[in-house]
Amino acid sequence: MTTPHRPVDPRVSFPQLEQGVLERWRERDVFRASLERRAQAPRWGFFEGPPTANGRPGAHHVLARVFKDIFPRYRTMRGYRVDRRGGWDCHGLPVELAVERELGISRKADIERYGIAEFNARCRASVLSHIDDWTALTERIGFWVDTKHAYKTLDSSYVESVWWALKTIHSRGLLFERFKVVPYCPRCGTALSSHELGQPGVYQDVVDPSAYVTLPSERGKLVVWTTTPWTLVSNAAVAVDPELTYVLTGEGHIVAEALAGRLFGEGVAIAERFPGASLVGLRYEPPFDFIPGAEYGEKGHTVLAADFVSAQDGTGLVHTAIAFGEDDFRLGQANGLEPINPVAPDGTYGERITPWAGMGVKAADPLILEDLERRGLLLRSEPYEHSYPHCWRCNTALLYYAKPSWYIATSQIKEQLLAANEQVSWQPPHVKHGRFGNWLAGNVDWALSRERYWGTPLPVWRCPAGHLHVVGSLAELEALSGRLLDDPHRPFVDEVTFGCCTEGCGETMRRVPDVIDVWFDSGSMPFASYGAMPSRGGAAPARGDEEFEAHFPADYICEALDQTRGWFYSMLAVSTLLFGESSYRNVVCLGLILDEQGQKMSKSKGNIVEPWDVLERFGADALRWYFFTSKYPWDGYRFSMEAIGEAVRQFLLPLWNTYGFYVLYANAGAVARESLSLEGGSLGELDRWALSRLQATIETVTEGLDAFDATGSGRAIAAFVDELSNWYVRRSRRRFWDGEPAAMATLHHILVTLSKLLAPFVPFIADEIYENLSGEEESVHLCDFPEAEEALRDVALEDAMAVARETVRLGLAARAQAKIKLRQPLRAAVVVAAGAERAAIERLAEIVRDELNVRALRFVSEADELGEVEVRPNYRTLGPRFGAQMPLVAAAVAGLDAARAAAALRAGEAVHIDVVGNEHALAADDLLVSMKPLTGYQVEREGSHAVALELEVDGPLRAEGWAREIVHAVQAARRAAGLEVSDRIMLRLDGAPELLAAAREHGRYLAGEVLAVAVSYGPVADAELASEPVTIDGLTLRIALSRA
RNA sequence: GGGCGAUUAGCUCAGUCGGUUAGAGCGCUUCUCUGAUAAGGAAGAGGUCCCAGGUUCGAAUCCUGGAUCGCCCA
Repeated sequence: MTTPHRPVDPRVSFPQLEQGVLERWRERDVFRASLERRAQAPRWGFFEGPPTANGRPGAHHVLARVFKDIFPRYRTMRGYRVDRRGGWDCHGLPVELAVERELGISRKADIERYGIAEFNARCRASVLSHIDDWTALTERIGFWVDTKHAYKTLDSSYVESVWWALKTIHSRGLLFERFKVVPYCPRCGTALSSHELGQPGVYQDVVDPSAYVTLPSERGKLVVWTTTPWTLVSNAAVAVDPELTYVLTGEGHIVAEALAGRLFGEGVAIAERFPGASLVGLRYEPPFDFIPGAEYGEKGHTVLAADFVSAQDGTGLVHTAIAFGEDDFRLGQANGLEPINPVAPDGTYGERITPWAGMGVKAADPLILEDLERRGLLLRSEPYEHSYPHCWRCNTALLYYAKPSWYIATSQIKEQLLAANEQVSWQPPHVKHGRFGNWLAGNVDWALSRERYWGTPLPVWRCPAGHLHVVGSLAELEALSGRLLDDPHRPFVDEVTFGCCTEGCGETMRRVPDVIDVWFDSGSMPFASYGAMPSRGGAAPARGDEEFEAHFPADYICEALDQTRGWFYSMLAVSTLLFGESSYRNVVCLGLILDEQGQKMSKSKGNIVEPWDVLERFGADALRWYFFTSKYPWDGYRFSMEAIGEAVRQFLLPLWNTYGFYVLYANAGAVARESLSLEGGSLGELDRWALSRLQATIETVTEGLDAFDATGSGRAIAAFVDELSNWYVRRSRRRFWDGEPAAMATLHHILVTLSKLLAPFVPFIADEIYENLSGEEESVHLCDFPEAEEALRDVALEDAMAVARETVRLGLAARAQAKIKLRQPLRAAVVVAAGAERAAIERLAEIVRDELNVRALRFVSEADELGEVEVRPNYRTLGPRFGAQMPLVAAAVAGLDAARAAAALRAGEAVHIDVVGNEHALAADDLLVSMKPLTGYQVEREGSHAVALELEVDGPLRAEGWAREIVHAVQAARRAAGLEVSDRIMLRLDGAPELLAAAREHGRYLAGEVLAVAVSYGPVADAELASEPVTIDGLTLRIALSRA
């Protein structure tokens, strides 16, 4: 007979094993088979948020990818078709920056000198060069996603879909150009969108010089405060709150009354008090005269009324530079002031600012302060620490500029965005109405355009007369211009011109040279990944409708929490703009991965843990298990090698050993796989218990995974594996040695079922176990997910076993206290328990007896030789009933005759107590009855039951204990001699007569335990394998054995 | 300055509907078991449940305020 299973190596290398499994998946093309099997099944949709593949993937990417994997695997096993298509985000500044570094250039002028065509060609090559790193890691961690047919945001068809989207949005009047103050990166030469400001690390605490500057006027010296002294050169006005009270100090300074004390000391002399309104229209001398007031407009260099002035900090008078602030710009518009910007696009002063022309504005801050000081206008200057935005990629401090920029009017569809979000289920739930909901509620228009090179070109053409045309496809562009582009990127698209589409206008239309925000690219993936122009969008004819409709919306997406303002938003915004609903139904937000010190991992800090190191040392399953079960993923991780090692020790090895144990005995007994059956009524209590626990576990895991809770589900499996290994298998060992079919069938069934439960979590080990134990399918990943079988569930048995295990625990504790080894049998354990507990222990008495190594169990349930009854109030039932009288009730219960009360309750009668003169009846539920042990016994108790041991050891018990010690010593000798577990031996014993007598007395037991075909007594011969002599209770024993 | 979240043993984390002795794992000490185990079991040490108020018969849990940390926004 051949052995049914491959032998299992107890010293397995998981990384090596995983390579073998990967090989098998490749050979059998298991991923594809898993999809084909569900080809006709109902769909369950998943969208992969495309990573930017311009760098090597880190541990945080692995986190996202394993969470992107587990639920689609699970749903596939649950019978759904889960198409999983990978994607790559190809455009954008990160890619441009990498190429800039490669070329050793850093400015837009450099790029244009180098040539946009060549520059973009390098961008394309750069982004493609990293995809191999990603696909290798993706495969190694077991993330099943189709990378062969991955979508790329640079594909012509993708770009066309995005054009279609923008044309559709424009046709609804939601795409427009507007002058607006935007955060602007002078190094990159472009504005940043609000969600780019949402990238991690953008806001940094910096110290800037703050300045209190005096501006002379007829009424006195206006004192203004600013943290951006460089903007003072273009001061256009001063803003005040008309309703706030202002004062003129004895020294002629004008400030808000509320702030005068803070600025000049509490005792400052006040010459005059007046409302802000009285200052409005006042003309003052500007801090610098580079730009005359008239150039701004009629109200240049006058005091204006504003609604944003606060008396919280500063002076209550706000320096206003129209071009450099959101509030400033609005105020300027309201008062007819021009946004004159004396700063060049590269962040340096222009020619008009004579002394500092060509100098970076921030660098000029101290020079400006010096100049003011010299002219006696600087009242005070002090360092001011605040959080200030920086460019998310190049880390340059951003400037706020008024610039023309293209927008999508998302604020006009805010209500729809909020409504769409209501249909989305978030994990963790607080994100929905918290961080994300708040963000939506404060929605501002989407700043779409970027004055850059490598990106989806903005499909807007304009003629000198200002007429616009938005192009929705390459075909449309060809129809207009006669040119068919095979690459829609810059600079080729820039060269395409055509006659103005407006009737009667003879001008030529040229493309607005901007590219668009990459987040619009990735937010368009639900349709653009198919090159689709869905008919749902309205205006354009349907293209790719079928693919789009089949996959929209996704049931599940998953990214890190920092995507709330990134992809989560762009996905919601784009699909709400076009289709009026969210493109996803469920989201899981992942937290950040911190290093051991609790620091965030980031490229700039250089503390990234290299995932390959983890994979080579512990394997993908260990890493996956750690991510799934160590904590809820949105709380973030403290990542370390030790933590992963713990996942191996705590879970993977016990699992593996349980599996190895089964295979060892299945092979030893050569159990035929077909003969394994749970039918026939031969199952013992333990078998039925383990099977019942398994059903409960299946239920918990299924509920958890349905609710996107991998953590709770994984932990439930871990708890079950622990019970299986440390109770079921341990208690059943002898039955496995004997090859008992019921035990074999039970463990086999459990392990195969476990492999299916574990398949979404640890796909490698699960498949290895499945393949070796069942192999019915080519892979566990082709199986259906297990369903709990009610017939195998026995809750009463589970409860009974819990009580029995507790009893054993108490008994073992009692033994440890008495310092009597477990091998020494004792006559009896006396168990104090009543009611259901007693019934449970009696039901499982054999197990308890055997675990405790006692001949008999005796029960006491009343106040007799062991314990005394104790009654305590049950606050859970009595609390609501008595409320504030509860302390009196507790006192009354304490005053009861416990024995009589317990007896009454046992007899089904009520117990009566007196509370301030009123009698109340207490039922069995209202009192907790427990046994209180008498002193002088070796008793361990907890809660309502206790276990005592009879400690007296007589001759026969002593002999039996010795026999067990001898067996133990012989087993050690067998192992030392390197025998197989099934080898039979010839055994010879010599030594203390008492020990030999015990061995003789228990000769059959001894021979049976150690597989001796013959046992002889007397001096050990040279030819035999002899071990070192051992000592038992101070007596010597010599053991000699040889293979029979 | 505003929003969201967190804070429980040396470390990593549980803690259900508010119920009176707050748990697990790791680590440490002592003991123990072993025909699978790198494992298992028992005991011990280790707690201001961040702080202060409040609600309640009763608060780690609910409310208010504060502290610290993280993330996000301005």
